[in-house]
Amino acid sequence: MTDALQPTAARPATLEDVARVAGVSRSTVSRVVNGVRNVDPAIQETVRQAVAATGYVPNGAARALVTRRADTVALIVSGAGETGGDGMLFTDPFFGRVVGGVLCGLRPPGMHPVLMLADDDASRAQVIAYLRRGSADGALLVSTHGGDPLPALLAEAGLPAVLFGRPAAALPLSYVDLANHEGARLAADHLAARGCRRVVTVTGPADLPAGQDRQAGFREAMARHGRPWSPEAAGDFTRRGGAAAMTRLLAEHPDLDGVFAANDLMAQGVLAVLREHGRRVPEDVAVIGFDDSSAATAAHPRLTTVRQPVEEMATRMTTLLLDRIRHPGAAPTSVLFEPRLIIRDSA
Amino acid sequence: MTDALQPTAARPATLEDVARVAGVSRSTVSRVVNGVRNVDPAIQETVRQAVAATGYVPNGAARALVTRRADTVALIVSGAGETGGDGMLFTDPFFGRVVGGVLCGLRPPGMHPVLMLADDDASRAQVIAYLRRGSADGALLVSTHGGDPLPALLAEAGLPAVLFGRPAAALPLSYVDLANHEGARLAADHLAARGCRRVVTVTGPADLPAGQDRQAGFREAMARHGRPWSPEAAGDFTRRGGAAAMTRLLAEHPDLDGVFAANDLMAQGVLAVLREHGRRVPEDVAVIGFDDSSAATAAHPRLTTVRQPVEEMATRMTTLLLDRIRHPGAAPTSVLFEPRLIIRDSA
DNA sequence: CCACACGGAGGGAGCGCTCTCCGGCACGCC
DNA sequence: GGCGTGCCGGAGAGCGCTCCCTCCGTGTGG
Repeated sequence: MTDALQPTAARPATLEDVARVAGVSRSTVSRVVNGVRNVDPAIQETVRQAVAATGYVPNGAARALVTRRADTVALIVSGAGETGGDGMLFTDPFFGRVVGGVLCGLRPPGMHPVLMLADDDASRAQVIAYLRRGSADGALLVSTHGGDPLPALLAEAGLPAVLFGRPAAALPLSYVDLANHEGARLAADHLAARGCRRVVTVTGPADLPAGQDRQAGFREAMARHGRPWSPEAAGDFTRRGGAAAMTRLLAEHPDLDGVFAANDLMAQGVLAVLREHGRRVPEDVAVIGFDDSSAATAAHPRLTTVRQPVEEMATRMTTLLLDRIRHPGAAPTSVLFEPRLIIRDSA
Repeated sequence: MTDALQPTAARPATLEDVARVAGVSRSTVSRVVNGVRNVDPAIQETVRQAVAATGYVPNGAARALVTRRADTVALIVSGAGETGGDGMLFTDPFFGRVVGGVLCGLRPPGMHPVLMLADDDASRAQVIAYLRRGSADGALLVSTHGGDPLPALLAEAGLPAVLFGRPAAALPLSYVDLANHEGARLAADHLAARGCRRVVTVTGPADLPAGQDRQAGFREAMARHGRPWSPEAAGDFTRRGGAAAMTRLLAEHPDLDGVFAANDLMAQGVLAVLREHGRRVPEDVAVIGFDDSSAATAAHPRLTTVRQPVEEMATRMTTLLLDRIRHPGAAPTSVLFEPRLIIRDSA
């Protein structure tokens, strides 16, 4: 074996090496490797053997440099300020579902997501720089905060980006979202149909569009049932926040007979508080959650909830982004998914 | 403003552009941007202004090409075969914690993880190719299966890699792990101290070292307490698997008074089955989980469990990998973390 | 006063790849 | 039979950056 056939581990084989072994030019090897234009089948075979013999793998950086494509997208989880420990954040089953959906959408084109957290100005600047330097071709953004400045920064920099959830401010950015309004209506109608008369709501963060829409939709639907007003307490989409809100509501309205929680995690907290106070669910109090995450089936009783097809939405988000990367000029798109009521044991 | 000062969005500023604006050479700008060697402070200032004026951001691919560093690591979740929907996988709070810890460890050096799934030969080959082509400098691997061939592939290719959990087969690879044996002992001792006489175990996957070690450790500790044998049923680290195992155990051993589940998710399943059968926890049956994940506090009653400092372990995993990338010659290291028993309500 | 050393800036050679352009060859048509 | 027309392979010019080397200017010691 010659040196050309057996490159040292220190220096990986290059196109040139393969070309030398195959007795053709660099261009021809490139054409075979990338499958472009016609190459004589015999030569193709020779090249393939040379590739195998040298253990050639194209260098990503060199290719990226000339194609101006990183074949990577950024998956950004963005809040504003203290997350109080990153672990916490990713413990929410919601993110797991987003990741699963994104991976699924990125698999066909052979791309991969790089995970980034943007929770302060420094990390936001880092995210923007990462994209501008071409290390990722575009961004998938999940905001956990309404006041998040990142969507605006992304739009301003003209970077391809797709959001999970409508941005708080109008922005020329594509997004996927759930018809949250409609989802809340489903919950309200179900509670009304069960005959609940004293319903309370544990809302999401007030500045997050998803939270607002669920709250507004619920109010509106209740109004349609002749209840102009029902008590509300703000949660923060965590189990603990849901429990705290429920404790307050129960103290002020001990006669409540129905609860709508703006997500499943908070509904779990609600369930725990109700149990502590000796209320039976669903006999004494009916509880409806939102998301249909794994928390819904893990809860006891299993949660009746409004299903949000997160995986599907995340997958769609990636195809939207891929389109946008391919056609940078195109106008932003939005895709709205329809919620569905999943009836289990809690209401 | 000249064209040089106002590059079109189509063509981002390059070092050359900045150099022209600043009236210096490309080399000088590079030195200033990278902060190497002495550069005259006045020139430094001029260059900084030119960088700001042109909105220059160094091109990642070009830099990676010459430095042979991607400043990226792969975070690989690897199993063997059907995951039955990727969403499922990432719903396990364990992964969320790993991700949080990794992000935390990668933040100081300004690196980011790219997420990859390796669940069949094709995706495994893809992972190896990704690393060999230099798109990531090393790999962080979480195996969900003992028979996973990826660790061996990584070792064989001589790629920098660190595992979460001891590999099933001896391999020259660094890893972090928990003293699982010791953790299981903690659980056994606690159960014995409570006076449980008829204890059963819901084990993890038989081919995963973590599962084996917990099982072996538990057996050994029980033997020390004079119980040579206790019934076992195999689970798969999921809630559903835990419930199924518990159902079998309860049918065969209706008089059981203690359960050790090899992770919290399975313990949740155990709790649900116990509740369905009218057993009170901890009065009739004591239950101990493993991990101290978010599932432990979400469960009702809250789980007594063996804490595994996953975030800390994941962070350590990244520093181990970074070391390895910097010193490719160094021998593999392993770091073992000590478990702690967290006593809550279930035992 | 000159030789030498040293600090600091510029020049240039790549890193490994893609892609355009060009040349050569074989074939078909007039 | 000559010339146009494809088709396929090769040559070469970069992509934007780093880093080595050179070179120049200044300060110092002999």
